[in-house]
Amino acid sequence: MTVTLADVAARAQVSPATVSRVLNGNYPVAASTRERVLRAVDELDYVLNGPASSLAAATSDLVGILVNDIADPFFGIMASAIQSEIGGPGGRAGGERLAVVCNTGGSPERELTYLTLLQRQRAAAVVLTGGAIEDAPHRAAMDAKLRKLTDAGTRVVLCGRPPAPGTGAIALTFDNRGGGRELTEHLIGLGHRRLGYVAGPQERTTTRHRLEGHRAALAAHGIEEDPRWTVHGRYDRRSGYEAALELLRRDPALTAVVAANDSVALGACAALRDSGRKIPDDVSVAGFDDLPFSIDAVPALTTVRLPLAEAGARAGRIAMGREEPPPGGIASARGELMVRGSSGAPRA
Amino acid sequence: MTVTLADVAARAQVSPATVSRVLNGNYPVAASTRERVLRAVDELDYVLNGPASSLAAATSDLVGILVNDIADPFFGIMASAIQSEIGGPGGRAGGERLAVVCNTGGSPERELTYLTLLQRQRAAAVVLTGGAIEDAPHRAAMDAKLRKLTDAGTRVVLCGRPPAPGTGAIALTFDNRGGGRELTEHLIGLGHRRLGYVAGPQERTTTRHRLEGHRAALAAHGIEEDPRWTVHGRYDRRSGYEAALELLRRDPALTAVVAANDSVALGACAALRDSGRKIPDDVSVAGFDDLPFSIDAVPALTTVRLPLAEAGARAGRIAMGREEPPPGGIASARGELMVRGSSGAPRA
DNA sequence: AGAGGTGTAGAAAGCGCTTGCTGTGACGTT
DNA sequence: AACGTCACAGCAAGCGCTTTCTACACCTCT
Repeated sequence: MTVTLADVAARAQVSPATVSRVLNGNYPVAASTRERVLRAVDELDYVLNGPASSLAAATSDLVGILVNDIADPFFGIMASAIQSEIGGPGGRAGGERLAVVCNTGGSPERELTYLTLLQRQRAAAVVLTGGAIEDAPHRAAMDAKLRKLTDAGTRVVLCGRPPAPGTGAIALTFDNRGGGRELTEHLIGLGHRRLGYVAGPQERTTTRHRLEGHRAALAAHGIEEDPRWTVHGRYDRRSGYEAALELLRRDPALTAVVAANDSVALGACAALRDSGRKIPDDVSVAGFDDLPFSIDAVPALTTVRLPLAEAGARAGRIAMGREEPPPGGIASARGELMVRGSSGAPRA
Repeated sequence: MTVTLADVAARAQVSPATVSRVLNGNYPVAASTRERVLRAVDELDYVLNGPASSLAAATSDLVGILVNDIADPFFGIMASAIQSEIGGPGGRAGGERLAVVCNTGGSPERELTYLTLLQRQRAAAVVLTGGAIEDAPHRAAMDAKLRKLTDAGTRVVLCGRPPAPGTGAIALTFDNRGGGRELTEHLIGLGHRRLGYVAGPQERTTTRHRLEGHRAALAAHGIEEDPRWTVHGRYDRRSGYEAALELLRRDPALTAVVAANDSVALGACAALRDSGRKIPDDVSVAGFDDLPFSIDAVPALTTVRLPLAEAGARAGRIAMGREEPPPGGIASARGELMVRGSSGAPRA
């Protein structure tokens, strides 16, 4: 039925061991023999049995990439960068590794289950991207799992995610707090004093950090925050639209709306426009991430650019052991404030 | 070192066979025994060895999803929909399958290599998304590979990709030609007679089909096409920007620009704005796909909506054998013209 | 010419799991 | 009382590969 190593060996008149060695190329094989084997492989159209190979060698070439939402370019960009460094077929890395991205959809259970599945497959490395979930039991479960993975020799890298001390995972985080603060300070600097904030889902680290930065900026400038000025929602456009409307309902005098990310900001812009406000004349808007489409909004979105691709690439290299992990296993990347047309001085 | 089935068996005072059966749950095991085994599994923190299991059972729970560009929401949305039906952990499907997305980056070699890798892993199913590459040798190689996969019992589904006759693959295609034609007819209906076209990469089926639709519309209305009106580029914003500029250079009198997809269209809009043209007063612009951000452009983009999520979900179900393939193994989904602010009558 | 390399190939022992087949008591049947 | 019948558990044979150890030429020195 299916062609096995033994078949190839028979055809090439050598032992299975030799065929295996030719295929793995880590043992001297005479050129003539190699050629004969290769020909047999070709003629029989042999395809290595992955599971058998992984079992015998006790290793696998799988590398897992966990993302919260694969339809969101935020993750897509990171995943793409990671994968290009992992090698994948044709990547710059030599060995052919199967880089696979797993979509958790932001669900804690799925996150855990995917990790188990990768553990089952004896994955060579795992990269977790984006914000973590703040629930304590879940976090403990995750940490335990990560610990087990690293103990088993799987390299674990957190990309754009806070460190997980004691798990052995390398963390490349983004300074969401700093970025959030800088962004809001920019708005305050323009003269805004009544700023609404459309936050992401409650239980995410990213959400919390960005919000903390925002509040730190307010506090630093002696602006007392009104609880009505914060609305939580999802990280999507729709949610931004609704939240902005809600914000306006609560306080029609807001002069600026800061959003949890760019998609949310665009939704907020739409809501503002639909309610007859001009951006930035009536209300300024700011996003976060600087995804490619943000510059095409009209006016273009003021936002914080995160080095998504750079961090992803680095995470990929570290996962492959081709780059030294940062000292202490933790590195933090700063965001860069991108001031564009969506923010301006409030109306006098 | 690592805990094996045998360890669990020893601890639970049963044979390895019994443990395996408890874990796979497809053979009668007394409740008391089962419980004992489960407890042992828990206590020892046992994790099944995936490769060993796949080898022995000669099956695997891997499902591959190939995408051209994971950073592009076009693929992200489809992948997300596919994956949610595949199950992945916690998905609606019962069995836990590892749905993995592989990013080919549009490279023919990578595409092939990923397929080989999936073949090695004895993947349960493979879903290929998006346009195919038109190069004849590559196509032959792909078809041969797909044939081998289906022969080996792997279910192969093409999602948003033209059929591959004789390979045994199920195809869920998009009517790019029809959509392209409808879009251009809309523009012609508004009175446009000089229409530029920013096409995608030459060798893609998607590119060709959309362009054919465009040309069919022109021909149907007796508009003779000027070769200067078509520029090829990549499927990204940047490319759209440059191409639009080039188009304008070649013929400053164009009154409409049709783009290969929404990202390209947004780039074109930016170019038009930067060159001092108003949309749609001076030039109308149209995109394709209706990705979420298209509605946020100002003016909102006229485009063709493709049922990305629906097709993905269906592809996922078919891949899992939970839905009957369409008759003949081929189904085509139509796009829906979305008329928005970016298209209007040309200036008198 | 014999000792010691060196380069290459094979034999065989697993890797950890699944599963067909074979017990083996407990129970129901005639 | 003797005999199927069940429900459940174990034995053991692989699944297809990797890798250690061994074997054998064939050289190269001395």
